[in-house]
Amino acid sequence: MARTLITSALPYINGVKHLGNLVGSQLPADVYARFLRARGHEVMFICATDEHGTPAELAAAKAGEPVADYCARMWKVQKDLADGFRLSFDHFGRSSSERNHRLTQHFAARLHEAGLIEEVWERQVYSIADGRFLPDRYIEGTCPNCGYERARGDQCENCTKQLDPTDLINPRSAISGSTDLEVRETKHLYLRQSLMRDRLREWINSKTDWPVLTTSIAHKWLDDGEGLQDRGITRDLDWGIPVRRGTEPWPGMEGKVFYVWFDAPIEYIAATAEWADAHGLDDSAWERWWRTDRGAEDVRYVQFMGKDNVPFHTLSFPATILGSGEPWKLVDYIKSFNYLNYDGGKFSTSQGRGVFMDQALEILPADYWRWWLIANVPESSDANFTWESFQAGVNKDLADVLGNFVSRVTKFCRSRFGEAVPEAGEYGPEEAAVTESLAARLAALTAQLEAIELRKAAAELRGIWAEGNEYLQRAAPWAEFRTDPDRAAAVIRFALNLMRLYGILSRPFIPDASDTILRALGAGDTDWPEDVAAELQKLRPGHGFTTPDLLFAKLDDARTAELAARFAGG
RNA sequence: GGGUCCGUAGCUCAACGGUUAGAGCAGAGCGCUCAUAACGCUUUGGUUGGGGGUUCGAAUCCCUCCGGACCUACCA
Repeated sequence: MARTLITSALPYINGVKHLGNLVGSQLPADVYARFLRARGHEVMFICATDEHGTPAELAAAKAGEPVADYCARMWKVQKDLADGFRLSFDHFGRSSSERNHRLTQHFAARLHEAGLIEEVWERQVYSIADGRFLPDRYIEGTCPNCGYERARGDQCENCTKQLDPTDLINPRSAISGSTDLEVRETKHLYLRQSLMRDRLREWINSKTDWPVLTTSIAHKWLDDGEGLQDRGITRDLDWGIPVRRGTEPWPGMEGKVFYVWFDAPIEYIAATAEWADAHGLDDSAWERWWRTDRGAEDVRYVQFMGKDNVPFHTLSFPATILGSGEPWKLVDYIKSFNYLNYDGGKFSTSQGRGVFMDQALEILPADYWRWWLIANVPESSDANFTWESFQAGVNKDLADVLGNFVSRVTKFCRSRFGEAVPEAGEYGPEEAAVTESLAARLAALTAQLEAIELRKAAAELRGIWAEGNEYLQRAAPWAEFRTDPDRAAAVIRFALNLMRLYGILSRPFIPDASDTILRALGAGDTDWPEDVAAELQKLRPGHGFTTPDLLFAKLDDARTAELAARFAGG
């Protein structure tokens, strides 16, 4: 049995994520995971919250909570929202877990033993009022190039010039506004990625099937300027994974923690260990997914992420894995996404612009969002959410095409034959033609899902739904019923079987509606079909069903306009 | 500044260098009456951003210009 390990980029702990975050990794990963499970693959689908770093500390302070409490609370919020969207993670972990502490410290020790860690004294801006070192972007001041007064220490938003914090005129803390800053010496660990440049390049070059978006970013980092740069992997923060060499102290690094971008990807592994712990399994249960010396050599590992995450997943994390000298699983395929915009602009947390996951579920159930988001997933370029587009997608695709098909078939059957699959009549040429057409469409859908071409897959699925309505129009059971009831019975038997097929094929996209359909039909088998002809015989004559309520409600114009106004922000 | 991607019908998007550039939505007409005023059929709509080049053949490859988006290593 094929085995696939799937990880979604980790959502940062700092607040509820918006639809752009959802569609950029977690949701497409879920569709893929559900598809592979239906095909009979053994799947391990992992996600977690990314909890460390300055923004988490600041968000906790703003909320007036200890950072550990804040993260625990926000993890629960994000977990509940993930459940609400039916994200079928095998485990939703936390990068602050004990498992991740141990593994991160273990990797650091291995890298140190391999000579890939360098201790570097550097000078960083310290804010006395805030009692912390300030990351570059948390220092504000006047841009020396254009005079913009709110330039950040890493870059001026106004003239887009890259800056060094010491370039700023009248620097101040972006956190407190304090100008009581000083430059202090502090020692940090650097991962000597530059030593692994050739190994990384060789590895990237072997990935000929990766999207250009992915490999071009990797090559840019490998070869731009002086080539791949070493990278600091520690920070002067309180909240994080203490710097240790495995279980031993790291002399001179007391009070420091690992940088989130070092520990976050390791959480993919640690979360799988957390999964094993949660199920009372021993280490071999998770190691068979991650250790090629312990059973993972036949695992295919697929990562999902937004394009901003690509450098870390193509270079830093692989450098950690390769540098450890241990047989950990490297990623086999990276599926990266562009951004989803909101009505022509960016989603904005600070401006309350766009739709956030909690708000979305208050408006409509998960399936509505899942469908539109996957049908419009930003695969080849940035995509744009508008309420008009969302309304059209929901009303036409879900309500009119799929929902109405289910409704007309079940209601016609109930009124003419009762709530059981009609027994009379035989399938004829009309049914044979539809079966043949659907076999081709199923092959296309399957291929697109295997290739993780989700936009095309959604369009194909919609075509499969529409075929049911086309068939009914041609077969016209309502007309046949008057002259040849047996023929009408055969048509409805076929249509009910189509409905069952739709329930199975739609399952990765709209799992709740799929459940409703299959439960109404008393059909429990959700295996991805191979043989359409056989599949359309599965509901046998006499098999009882119940007529479901409306599968999808429509979004009317007034409601759409109201929502658009409510979420305009500003 | 450097890099990547994109520009195709009113809108959102397709199209291994190879028939007449296709779908969905929107628009128009017709049909059906089982169904959520739903469904089906037909149909209007294109100088593929502009210009030049390579080729028997270009939306696709090259050059250039215009326009848009993103990345650029201490936000994550």
